[in-house]
Amino acid sequence: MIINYTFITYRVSLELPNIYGIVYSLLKKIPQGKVTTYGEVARGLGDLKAARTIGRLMAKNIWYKYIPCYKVVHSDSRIGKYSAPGGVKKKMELLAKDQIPIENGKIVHLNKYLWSHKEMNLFPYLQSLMRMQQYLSKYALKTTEHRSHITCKNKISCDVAYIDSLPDIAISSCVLFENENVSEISITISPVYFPYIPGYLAFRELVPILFSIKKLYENRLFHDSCILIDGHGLLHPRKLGIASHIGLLLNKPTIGIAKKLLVGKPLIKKRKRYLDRTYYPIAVNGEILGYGIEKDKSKIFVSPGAYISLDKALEVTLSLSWGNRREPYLMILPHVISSYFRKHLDNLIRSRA
DNA sequence: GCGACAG
DNA sequence: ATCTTGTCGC
Repeated sequence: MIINYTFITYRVSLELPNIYGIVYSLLKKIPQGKVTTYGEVARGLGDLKAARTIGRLMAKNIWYKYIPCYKVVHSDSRIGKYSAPGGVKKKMELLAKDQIPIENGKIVHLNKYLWSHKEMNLFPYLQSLMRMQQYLSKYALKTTEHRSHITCKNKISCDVAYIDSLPDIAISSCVLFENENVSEISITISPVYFPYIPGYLAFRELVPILFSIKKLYENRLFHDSCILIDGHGLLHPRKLGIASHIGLLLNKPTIGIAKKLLVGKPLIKKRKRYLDRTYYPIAVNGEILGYGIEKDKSKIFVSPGAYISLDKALEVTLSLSWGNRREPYLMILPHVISSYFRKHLDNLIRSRA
C-alpha cells in the first residue's frame, strides 16, 4: 500500500511494511539452537514499544507447525506463554529438543542462546516511520496556528472495529452529522497488515478511515466540516497522532478524541467547569497539548489534529452532547455501527465454518 | 512490586 | 481493539 502526501510543495511516498509477514518470516530465520525475546524482535523492527505487539502476533500464529514462535521468550529468561496446542508444556518440550537448558521455568544463561536484534539484519521500519512522524509534525503544528476562527457546523465521526483473523480485517465506519443530525453513513471493509503498536496507530487505521471518509465524499462535497477521530492528535510522543495524520492528508480540520492518555500529565489543579463537565489541560514537558474532559465517571482526552487550534478543538469537543453515555453521542454512533457489522460478519463466518 | 502503554 | 506469548523504570 502506498500513500501519497500532497501538501505545501512536498510529496512524500510511504510504503507501509507488512509487519505480520516480516515478523513471521523472521522467526523462520532464528538459527538452530538459538532463541530470541519479544523485546529483541521489537528492537529489530526499530522500537521496543512493539514488544507486547510481538507477543500478540505470536498468540495469533496459526501456522505454529512451520513458524517456530516457541523460540520467542521473555527478556528476563522466563519461558513465556504458548497458545498453540500443548501450551507452555509443549513450548518447553520444543525448546528442550533444541538443546536449550531450562530450569524452574527459566532459560539458563539466556545470553548464550540469545539471537539478538543486531543479528536479525532487519530494516528498522518503525524508526523510519517515527522519523516521518517527526517530519510531518512540523507541518501539522503549523496548520494549528491562527485557526481559532474556524467553524465546525458539520462533523464527521469515524471509528474502526476488527474481525479476528489473519491478516486483520478492519471495519471502518464514518457518520456525517449536519446541524446535529445524522445525514450520511459509510462503512468499508479492508484488510490491514500493520498491527496496533502504541505511537503508530495511524499506520494501522489510516487507510481504512480514509476509505470510508472518501466514500462519504463520493456522494457529495460538504464544507464547514471537521473530522473527529477516535485517537489522539497533538497529544502524541511525536506530536503527530492519527488525527493529525488524517488532517494533513485531507487538508481538513481534524480533532483527536481518545479515551486513554498516550503521553502527558493531567494538570488537575487547573480544572474548570463547563455545564455538567469538567476539563483540565494535559501537559507534555510543560507544554499544554490537549485537554481532559470528564462527565460523571467518564473521561475523554482531546487534542487538535490539523487545521484547527487547541482552543477551538477544546471548544468544539466541549459543545458535543453526551446523552447518558460514556463519551459524546457523536463518537458512539460509528462505534456502534462498526461493532454491529463486526458481530454480523463474525456470526456469518462462524456459521459457514 | 506496581503502573505505564491511543486502538 | 479484543480475549490476552511484554518490558522497563520508578
